[in-house]
Amino acid sequence: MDYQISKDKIIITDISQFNIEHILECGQVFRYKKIGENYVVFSKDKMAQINVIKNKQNEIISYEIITKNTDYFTHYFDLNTNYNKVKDNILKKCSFQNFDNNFIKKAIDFGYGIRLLNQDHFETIISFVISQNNNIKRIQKIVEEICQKFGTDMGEFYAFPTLKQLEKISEQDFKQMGAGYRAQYLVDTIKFLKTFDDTSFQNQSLESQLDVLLSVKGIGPKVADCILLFAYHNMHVFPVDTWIEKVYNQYFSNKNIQNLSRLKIRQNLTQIFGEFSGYIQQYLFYFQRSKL
DNA sequence: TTCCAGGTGCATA
DNA sequence: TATGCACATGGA
Repeated sequence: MDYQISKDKIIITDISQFNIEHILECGQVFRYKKIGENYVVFSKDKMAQINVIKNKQNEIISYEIITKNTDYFTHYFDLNTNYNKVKDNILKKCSFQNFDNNFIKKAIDFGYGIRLLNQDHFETIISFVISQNNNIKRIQKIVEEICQKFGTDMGEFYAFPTLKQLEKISEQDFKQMGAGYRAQYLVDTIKFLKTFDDTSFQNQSLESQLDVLLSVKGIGPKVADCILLFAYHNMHVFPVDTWIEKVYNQYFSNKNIQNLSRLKIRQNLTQIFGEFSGYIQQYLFYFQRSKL
C-alpha cells in the first residue's frame, strides 16, 4: 500500500486499504481512545495519534498518523501489506473450494480497511489471557488499569508494564483490578515469560509454538491462536471464540451436523482458508459482532 | 434474575 | 478422546 513517511508523520491516501475505526474497533487491540472522529492508540511505551482528514464535502480523503515512532507504527499497522491482494486471495480460496462466498463478500465489504496489527508480544499475551470468557469493554478497562497502576508514566499516558514491572503484580492486585479467576493465570503467565526466549520462539514451527503456549496454565487453544495472530502475525491460525462459533453454525455448517467442537471448527476453517485464515477470521468476527 | 462475554482446567467415563 | 462443570465480574 502507498504511504508517505516523514520524521514524525505517516500519511495514508489509499483509504480503501486503511480505515482506522475498523482497524481499532474490530476486536484485535484493547489500548486506544476515540477522540471525536480521531483516535489515539498505545502500544508498549509508544503512542500514535491518527487524524481523519476530510474534504469540503465531509468525505474522508486521507489519514495522518502522528507519532515519534514512525518506523514502529509502520510495522504496527502492517503498512507494507497490500490488503486488496489479501481480499482477492480470500475470495479465490472460496471459489477454489466451490464455496458459496456471498457472506464472505459481505463481511469483507463491511470491514473494509481492516489491517491485522503487529502488536507487542508480551502485551498481547497478557491481554488475551485476560480476554477469556470476558467482554471487550471489560478487557479494555482491566488492561488500562494495569498500565496506570504498574506501567511507566510517559507524561501523556502510561506504558504497558515491562516484564520487571509485571513481576511485581500479585494475584491479589490482579483480582482488585477486576481480573477475577484469571488472576492466578496472569501470575503464572508472567512466571512463564521470565524464562521465555522470544527470538527462538519466533524461529519455531507453528506446531511447536502452539505446544509452548498451551503449556502455560491459562492459555488454551483460542488464546494461543490470538497470540500467534495478533502478536506474531501468523495467518495460518483461526481463533474460534463464541462469535466465530456462531458464524460457523450459521453459514458453514451442514445443518444436520450442528455443535461441532471448537477444535473441529478450527480444523475445517483452516483447511478452507489456509494461509489467509487469520485475515478472514478477523473480517468474520467483526461482521458477526456488528449484528447486535 | 438470568444470560453472556474474543475460554480454560480439571474430573470423569 | 470427549463431555460437563466451575470459575469472577459487570452489563444487558
